[in-house]
Amino acid sequence: MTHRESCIVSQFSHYGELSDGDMEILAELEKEPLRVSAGTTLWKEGDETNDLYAISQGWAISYRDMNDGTRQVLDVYLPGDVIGLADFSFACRLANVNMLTSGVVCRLSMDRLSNMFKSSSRLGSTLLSISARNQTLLTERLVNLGRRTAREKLSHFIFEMYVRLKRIDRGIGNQFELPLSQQVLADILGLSAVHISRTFSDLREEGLIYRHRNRIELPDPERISQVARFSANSMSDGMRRLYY
Amino acid sequence: MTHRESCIVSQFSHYGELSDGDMEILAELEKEPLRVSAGTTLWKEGDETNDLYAISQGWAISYRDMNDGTRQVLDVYLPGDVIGLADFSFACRLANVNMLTSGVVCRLSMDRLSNMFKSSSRLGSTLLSISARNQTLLTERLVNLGRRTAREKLSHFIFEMYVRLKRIDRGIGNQFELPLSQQVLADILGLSAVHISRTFSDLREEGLIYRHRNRIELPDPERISQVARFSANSMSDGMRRLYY
DNA sequence: CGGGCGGTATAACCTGAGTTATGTAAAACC
DNA sequence: GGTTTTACATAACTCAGGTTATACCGCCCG
Repeated sequence: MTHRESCIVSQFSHYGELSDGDMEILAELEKEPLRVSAGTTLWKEGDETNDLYAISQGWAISYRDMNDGTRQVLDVYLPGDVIGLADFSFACRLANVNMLTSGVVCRLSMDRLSNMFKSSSRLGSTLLSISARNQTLLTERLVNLGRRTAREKLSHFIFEMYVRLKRIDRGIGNQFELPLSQQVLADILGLSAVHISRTFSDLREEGLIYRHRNRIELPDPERISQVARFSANSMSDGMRRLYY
Repeated sequence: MTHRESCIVSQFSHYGELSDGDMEILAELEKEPLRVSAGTTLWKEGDETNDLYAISQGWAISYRDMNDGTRQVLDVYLPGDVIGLADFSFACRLANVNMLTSGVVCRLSMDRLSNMFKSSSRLGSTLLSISARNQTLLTERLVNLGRRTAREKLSHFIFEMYVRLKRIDRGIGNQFELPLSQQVLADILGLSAVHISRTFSDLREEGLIYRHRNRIELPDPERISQVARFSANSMSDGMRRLYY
């Protein structure tokens, strides 16, 4: 596997130029890719924290089980994303992480990660950038949960996915695969699965979002971003850089 | 000002031992403290990102104004907290930051921050730890917004503040100053100010939380953490380390 | 000393989303 | 090919929390 193909390298490159030395270090950190099937648990809440994963193919989610039987999904991971940075300073995991689809992940041990800081300040600050970006995505999600209606929440989330997918694959048109059941969407958005269904029905009738099985079609992306009050529209270049 | 008194040094020390050299660097980064009055805007959404602040005395919040006139508070900052890490990888600010009370802050320029990465890998990884911790606090807030009732949201937040204050001042008993109006609390929790008032009334009648002006009294902290379904109770050591 | 003002309380009414229940259709299993 | 399972749709009913309105209290300021 050459540097060019490495999922970690390509993720890191989003945040600025890397030297050949940096790429070397990254490629070395990355053990051989690991094939995982749908439903695989990468780790559970309470497990010891001793690695990160970079996800090369497939989708994953992190979530917390509530003591009343419900759960809250904290994050959705797409190809290219780094999983587990949030646990960096803790001895054990604070959330579960499951694969939603089959896929390929790369393990990155904590030991070697801290060596990385010693070898290259550039890589260290890139890691901080990635962490800062995660935080900003979370913040967006926070606004979404706090101050929006179900209609806005759902269309905002769908649109976020659309934009994030486009970021890693410029080629997608206004259709894409979204391997999330209505129950998972409910657990992401803090709604009930029933209400997700209702809301999809409404959005379909208005011609905003079509969904068949896991396939999503957005006939008019621009209009959805308005319905969703998507920030990057109305906002600063800073916000734009979050997604593009 | 010696190292011992520096607000940045004490914040960083929470995450592990620092060498004398590290402390030297931190102390140097920190220009003279800046006195700010209540209501001061540290920065606005869209401003250029060229520094961080460490807050040495007083309270601050970051928030985003929604286009429908409401706003969502993203974060509450107490003495010892670092403000602005979330913008690290962006050219401009993604949120407003205001002082809620008068206070003292220390400016830390971005230029010197990146030099810091070069000088000490220890400091770099500490910064990542701080960012990871912020992310985890956000995640808690996300769960709070997504899957809890107003009663739980409010008592959870009050209890979080209690625990965070205790972390920086072991001395506080079960009373403390909380300089947040009911409107601000509403903007934090995604509720209406009216409903915050109602909920406080309920909690008062049950003898869980007393509030007079900005003074909060928790007659039985343990019981509140149960009502609030506070995670660090039922959970892992990892979670505990978030607050203690 | 009186008037304005920001913060808070309480009540009446309304609505968005949860809950429960039932039906259906497509996958998956044997 | 039939049965079981899983995902989704739709309806009826409930309730938490929003909205609007009005009143109170302490405070600053002239």
